[in-house]
Amino acid sequence: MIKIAKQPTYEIQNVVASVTLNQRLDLEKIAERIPHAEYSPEQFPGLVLRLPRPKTATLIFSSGKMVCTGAKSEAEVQKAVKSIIKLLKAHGIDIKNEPIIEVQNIVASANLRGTVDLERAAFLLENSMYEPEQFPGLIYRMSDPKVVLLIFSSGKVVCTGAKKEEEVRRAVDNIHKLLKEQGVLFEEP
Amino acid sequence: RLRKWQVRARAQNSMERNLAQAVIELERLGAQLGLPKAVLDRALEIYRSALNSNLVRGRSIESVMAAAVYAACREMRLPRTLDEIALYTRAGRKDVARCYRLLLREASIKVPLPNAADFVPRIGSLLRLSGATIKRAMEIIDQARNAGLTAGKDPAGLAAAAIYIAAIQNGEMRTQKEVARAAKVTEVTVRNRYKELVKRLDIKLPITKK
DNA sequence: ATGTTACTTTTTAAAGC
DNA sequence: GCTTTAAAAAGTAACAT
Repeated sequence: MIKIAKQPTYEIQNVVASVTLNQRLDLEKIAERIPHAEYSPEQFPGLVLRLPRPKTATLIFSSGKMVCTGAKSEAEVQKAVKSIIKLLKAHGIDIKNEPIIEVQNIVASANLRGTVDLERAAFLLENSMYEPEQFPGLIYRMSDPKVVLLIFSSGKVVCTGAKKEEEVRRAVDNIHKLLKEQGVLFEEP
Repeated sequence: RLRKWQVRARAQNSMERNLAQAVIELERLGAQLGLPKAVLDRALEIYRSALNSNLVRGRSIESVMAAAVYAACREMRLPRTLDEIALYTRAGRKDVARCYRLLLREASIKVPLPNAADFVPRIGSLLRLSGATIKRAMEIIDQARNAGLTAGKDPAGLAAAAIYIAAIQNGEMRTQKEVARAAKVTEVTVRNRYKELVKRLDIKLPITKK
């Protein structure tokens, strides 16, 4: 029988990107013209615009910079930003420059397909923190790629801090290899 | 050269003033939590190292000292939760927790993993349970750990469930509500842990239905 | 006793306090 | 440092039914 090594699986859950329009924006005017826009300057300087598809929330600042959150991929970020700009234009807000989009953070969930001995992992892994009194997952700070992983005894993992999908893939492969090497991952698919 | 001496003297004075205030804070916390002197001494040592590492700058003396006290309790395996300590602090649990993580990372304080068994004696005495029941609860916790049922769970909740089961088995039954209150967790947590332990450890309970 | 909602942890940008 | 936004993980909590 051929042994097929069970590779960990992962799924991107959230992509956060910063957007630069290079022009000032009148948030008051946007808030007046777009009814579902949320704007409370005393609470937060950004105006919040939520899109149903792709399901995202974008923070818009008077400097013309924005932060788009909630997208499941870089392509969704692009779609969301295009939609936002189209929406603004449709309400009479002039946008002249092309948006400069930069992915700032990618959050992914992964499955190592096995159970993890968190207690032993906490002792063996140097940059880890495990405080079950506070949070059920072990927090592991990986240096390459520079991401933070939340590891649960179920073998489920959350990877955050990556700027490219490639980093997520490497981080998940690295932690899978590392936990196996340390003998704290018990694979059982 | 005089300038250098002045700077050093000023730094020394501010550190002494900070430490004096910290000791007052430590005594207050120690009295309210009823902590033994050994723990307070250790907490002061931890606070001193944090001060020497400039970790107190920009943070309240109160929060850092509360974090030092929590770290000392953990080191000496005293069953004090972070919430319990934060209760007597003006800063919230969140702030104390942040200072605690800072101590672990920047002051290289090493703290043993929390053990549910450490909570058993205190909860047991609050419920006035016998030594045999306390011993039985610790056995249950040991079995649970060996069966891999403790990962990620709140040690206080596990201790509460083990005590609940041990008390029933030794004919000293306490209600889930009483155990939950003594362990400072909710009834739901005691119930969830208890159900899991009974099921996964094949624990036989005397006919205690209803 | 169960169900719902909500909070704990982590990451990241934005402008201003 | 804080404020706001999204998202996952598993555990605990608060309040409703």
